[in-house]
Amino acid sequence: MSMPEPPWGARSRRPRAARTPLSTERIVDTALELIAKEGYDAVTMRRIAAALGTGPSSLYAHVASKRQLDQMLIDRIVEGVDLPEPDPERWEEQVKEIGRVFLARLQAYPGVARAAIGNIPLGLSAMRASERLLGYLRAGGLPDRVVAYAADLLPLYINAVAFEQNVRASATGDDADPEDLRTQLRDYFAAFPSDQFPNFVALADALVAGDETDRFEFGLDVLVSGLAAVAARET
Amino acid sequence: MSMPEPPWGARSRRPRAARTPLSTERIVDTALELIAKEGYDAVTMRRIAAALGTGPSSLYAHVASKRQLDQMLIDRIVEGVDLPEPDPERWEEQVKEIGRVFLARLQAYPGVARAAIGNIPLGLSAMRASERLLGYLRAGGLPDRVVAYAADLLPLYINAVAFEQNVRASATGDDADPEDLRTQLRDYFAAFPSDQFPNFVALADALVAGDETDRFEFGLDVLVSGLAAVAARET
DNA sequence: TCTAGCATCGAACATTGTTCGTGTCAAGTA
DNA sequence: TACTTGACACGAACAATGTTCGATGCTAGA
Repeated sequence: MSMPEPPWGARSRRPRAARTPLSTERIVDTALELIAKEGYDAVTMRRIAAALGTGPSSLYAHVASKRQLDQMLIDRIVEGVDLPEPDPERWEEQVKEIGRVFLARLQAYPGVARAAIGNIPLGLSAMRASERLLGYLRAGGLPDRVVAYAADLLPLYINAVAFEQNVRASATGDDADPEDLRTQLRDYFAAFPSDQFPNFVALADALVAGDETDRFEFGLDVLVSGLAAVAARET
Repeated sequence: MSMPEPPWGARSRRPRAARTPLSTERIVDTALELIAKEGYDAVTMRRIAAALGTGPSSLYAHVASKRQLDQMLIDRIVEGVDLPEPDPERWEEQVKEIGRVFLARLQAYPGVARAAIGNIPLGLSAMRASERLLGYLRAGGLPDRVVAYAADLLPLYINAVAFEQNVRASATGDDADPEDLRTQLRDYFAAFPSDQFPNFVALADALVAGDETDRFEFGLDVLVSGLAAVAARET
């Protein structure tokens, strides 16, 4: 319980808050800070506004909606990555490397991946990154059709991995020991009736082996190798 | 505007509503009906309850939370798929086929994919499907490590595609002509300054070619070919 | 100094998931 | 048959979300 603010008191309090004027930039910055510190779910319009010392309605003068804000967050996240020139000799490694860079960015701001999935990124920074990806793929001598589809497929994979990692992390909570979960899951699999689930039982160990990075690298490897194979078959 | 129900009338009306008692089954059924008809976003606890002729609180006697309900939806969706015995000669086609089957199921209930991503499916139906997938991959002679990682990678891809398609569909609205969007996007790409974005300009046509099915099939092809290549390299 | 424009803000609205205490019905028992 | 018991169902309410509306105050120009 708290007394309502007396009107004459509120009068004198107001000017202090918004000394530096609001702007889209400042809103995006604050949102990203909050995401990095407390995760995406903690980032509500009220929370952003509070961090800026104002109320939620003030944000809507600079941002149309939360969806639009999400889009701006995505574009800001990929801003400033500088990617090397395409090198035809190393296209496979370069494709993998761009994947690693973007996953790292998405991991730094957990939850943004959810907004990234499914939205074709048309912001300037994102387009520059896509342009580079196209460059790497073309340098590899892949046919146009393969390049075009791959430019869709690779970001989809990266976003999905980031999203999955985020969901899994917030579902298990921060208190769980990953090693415990692993043995727990392996025992769960191994305990299945082996007449109905022979493969689960036989592979129980392999299924829980490897950490997130291993699995991500495996996926990158499969994708790049697959692109090479499909391209070779197509020409 | 509607008058509030008079209490004496409500008394006699009540028994009619819950003639057949509530149950987890009925809740899941109703939720899936609603999703198929109006999409995932329309499915709120209140909406489900209303469709069952009761209030939202009644659901919580049978369902712990909405998250848990989502999990049950996923398991129900994959229920009843019967998948053929593994055939070593056709493992690649069988892996692709299981992917198509699951994508179709996820498409029939738009929005459920979002709940499926990131959650290891431990329900009975889902486990049976995973067991089959493991069977196909082992029949292909892939090493255990590859089989185990692939069993993670393939569902991730399928869920991601379903999720992406869903987001894209609900973002553009149902009124948009996909052909219009395509030419619009192509012109957008083609209009970029070709000194900074040479690849976008050169590939503008290829980038917007192909429908959802083409792209999904391409991804399947890349993944399966990649698995074969990685496996061949590993042994 | 006065005025006009505009960013800002407090309060409110409609929805969401979820909880609490009460009411109601049906089966089991003396 | 009368009574108790226990589980289920329900209405109302709570906290939190994104978003909108008018009025309020500051600041720049005449």
